[in-house]
Amino acid sequence: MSESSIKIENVVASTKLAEAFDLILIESEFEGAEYNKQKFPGLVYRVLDPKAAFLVFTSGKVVCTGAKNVKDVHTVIGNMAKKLNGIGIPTIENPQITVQNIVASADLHTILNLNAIAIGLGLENIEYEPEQFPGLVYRIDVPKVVVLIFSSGKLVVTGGKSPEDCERGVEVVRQQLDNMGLL
Amino acid sequence: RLRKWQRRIRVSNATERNLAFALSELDRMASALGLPRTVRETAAVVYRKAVDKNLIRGRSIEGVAAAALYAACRQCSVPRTLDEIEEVSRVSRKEIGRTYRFISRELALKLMPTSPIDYVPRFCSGLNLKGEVQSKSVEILRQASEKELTSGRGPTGVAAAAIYIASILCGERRTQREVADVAGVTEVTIRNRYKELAEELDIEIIL
DNA sequence: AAGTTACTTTTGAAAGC
DNA sequence: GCTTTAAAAAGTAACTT
Repeated sequence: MSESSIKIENVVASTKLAEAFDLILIESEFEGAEYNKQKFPGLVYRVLDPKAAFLVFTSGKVVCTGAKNVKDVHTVIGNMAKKLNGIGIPTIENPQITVQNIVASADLHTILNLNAIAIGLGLENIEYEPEQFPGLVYRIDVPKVVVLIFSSGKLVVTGGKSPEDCERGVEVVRQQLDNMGLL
Repeated sequence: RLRKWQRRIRVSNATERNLAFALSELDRMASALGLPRTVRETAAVVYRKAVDKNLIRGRSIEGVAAAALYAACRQCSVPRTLDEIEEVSRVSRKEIGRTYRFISRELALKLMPTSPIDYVPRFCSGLNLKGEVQSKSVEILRQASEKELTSGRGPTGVAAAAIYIASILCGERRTQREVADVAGVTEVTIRNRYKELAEELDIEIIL
């Protein structure tokens, strides 16, 4: 029934690949790596395998952003570890990878009246400031996600730790709007 | 403890000094914008509530004062845009907006977004447009709302477009430039909005 | 001095300006 | 291009207890 048809747009994950990293060494060995300590404490490295961007820190911790799904996150981090090994930097064997955030989009395929939705969902539960941003911001407790609702019926879900969180978030919105007769 | 006593006096002095500064800031900004006393008093109430809830932490007094004034204008149905508040304040529009959303949430102000209709009287008088044009503008805005042409759009842009159309329909034409200036939007925005309104509401505009 | 808050960077979608 | 949402990482800054 609810083939939520959400599209995952971005997955952010963190992990620890070593006890410490020499970012200056990595910057000189990795093509395209950017490292400006005074600008940001992390080294920025982009890959195109599955597309992703890394933030590498001296502590050995790594942040991976831009992956299109959870599987790619593991693939791309595995590749990263191999590349580090390739330039003589050892890495932790089975790194614990934590998905920190998933951004997804969805479409309700209906034009929406955001003023009516604001009242229906309760002004205390939403943020809608068309002077500042065209989307209505709806924070859901379970699952703990934030949904941006647009008058076009398009949605953006973020804050979820799993694709299921995002899907459930969309369903909560669809259900509530339907119950209020706003769909 | 004499020490504790002195500390309390010191803290109390700082609190009072900060409150006095905030209230003078509110007065200064309200005067610059020519806002009535009721709005200033409403802003002062909002600011005091923010202080009582310790919402000033991590924020500047000027920022909270500007946000309180912005909120008060909306509560009193005489909205000023963030750009107008920014002009008389010492903080950026971005900070005012962010602070407004924060105190609005924490104080549960529960304000609906500004209605384009609330801008009509002020914008029309700024353009020397008579009551007939105002009425026509409001009529257009009501229809626009019913046809879902206002969701997600900036209230000032929609109001400006409605006034632009109404001024033409009433034979009191104002140029896009004139309307754009009093509404604080660009001519491009007026053009985009009025074309959409005219088309969807079947209004013939003869230039 | 410790704690809070916010900002720096990266990623992606939405739609208006 | 900007605006909004979330999240981690390590660092700086400006505050308050």
